[in-house]
Amino acid sequence: MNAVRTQATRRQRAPSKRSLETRARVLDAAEKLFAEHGFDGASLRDMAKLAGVHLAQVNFHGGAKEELFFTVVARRAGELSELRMEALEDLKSRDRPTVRSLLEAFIHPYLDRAAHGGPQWLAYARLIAHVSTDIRWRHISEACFDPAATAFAGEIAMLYPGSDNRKIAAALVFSVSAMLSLTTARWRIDALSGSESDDISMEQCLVDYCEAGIRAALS
Amino acid sequence: MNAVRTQATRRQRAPSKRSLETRARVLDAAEKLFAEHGFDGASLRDMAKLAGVHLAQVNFHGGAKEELFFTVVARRAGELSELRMEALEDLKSRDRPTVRSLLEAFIHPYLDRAAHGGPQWLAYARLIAHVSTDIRWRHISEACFDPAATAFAGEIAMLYPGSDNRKIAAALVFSVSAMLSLTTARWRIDALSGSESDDISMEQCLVDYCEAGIRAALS
DNA sequence: TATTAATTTGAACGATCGTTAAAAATAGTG
DNA sequence: CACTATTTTTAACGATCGTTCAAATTAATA
Repeated sequence: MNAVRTQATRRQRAPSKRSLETRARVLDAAEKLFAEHGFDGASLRDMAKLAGVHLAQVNFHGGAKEELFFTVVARRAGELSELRMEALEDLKSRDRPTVRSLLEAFIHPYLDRAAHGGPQWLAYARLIAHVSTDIRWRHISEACFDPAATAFAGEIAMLYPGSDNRKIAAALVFSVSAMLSLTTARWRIDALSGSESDDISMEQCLVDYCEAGIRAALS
Repeated sequence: MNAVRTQATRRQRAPSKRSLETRARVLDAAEKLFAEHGFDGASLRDMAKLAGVHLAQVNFHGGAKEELFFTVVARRAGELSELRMEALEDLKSRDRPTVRSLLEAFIHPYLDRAAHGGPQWLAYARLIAHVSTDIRWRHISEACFDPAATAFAGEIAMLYPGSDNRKIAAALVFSVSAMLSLTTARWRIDALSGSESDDISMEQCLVDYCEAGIRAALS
């Protein structure tokens, strides 16, 4: 019997505690290696070794490699999306959103988890960058990240009525790319400046940058 | 005898015309497949097939896979860097550079080649995105792209004396990421806006965005 | 506790990978 | 033309890849 159950075969017994643990370990290992080496560069055997399980367990709990990749991305996407939407509802309940407050609601959950959410969240942050860059994972982006992005785009559109939808989408994608670069190209910033940067001032700098960029692109 | 000549063995005869042609075909094929599938996802056998040569020719003309990757990236990097530096010298000879004119000098050669330089340049544009994103190719970035980036960072620093080097570097990396997203995440912009965008207005939008972002980050 | 679904183990499959080596063919040079 | 450096062809190496399957083990449930 396969744990992934691509068919509509219902399970007749609850999964054992040990099974859930090994499944979590497999997904954690996959998350780390997919993030570090990309889809093609990460091998199922290395995942099994890192998780401390046998090779066949990776297929058993994750299905085929592409299924496993989707599962890993989707696992935390829900939580991240909820954090963003909560922050959005929060600021909408207080007063009228601004470009800056919208940006903070979108960016902070991501960068905060990447910086202080532990190594798994940092790995996941890098993983998102892979998904957002590669057109091969377009369907994953559409399923996991576009809903929240569309919501924020709608809020921005309300602040700039009559503005071009394409410009809004472009400015948002530019901002997301800049945000992702903080987890994938931080080494480049440090190399170009010749010194090390700290997380807080970089997030501040990013929001300053994106806020002004969006306002300029839409006016 | 190996064409790559990692040793200091001098060649005693000029390379034949046919040899130069096959070498170019191999590099073109490698460029295309590295750009589409990344380093790990592209196979030497597919390159040989696409180039219409035998497998061993890929190794003969390109050396080991990592050497081939570097060769492919470096081949056009010189030309791109020259275009950028020429544009920079050009505008410095006319009048005092502005953030906007500096951005245009940096961005236009890239986007113009990507849009109108033929399929090979479009592939190369995507390839640069891989290199800039993956820390694995840090040495290639440093060798091929950082010199020009450093020059532009210096020009920006002259416009904002006393500003934090780390902020300049960050704002520049953000801008590069946004620029690269136009070739790697164009599908995402179209998907979010629900319509197709044209190159010219997107470049305009990008420069508007980056200019305001840089000014805001440094003030 | 007895039953059996769920999970783990162990082994192997075929395919593809990057790389290498030795012939065969080509073409530059005296 | 004769010589030989260069390039092309052909074949194979060992390693690793994703995937599958049957037997052995574990543990949820009646």
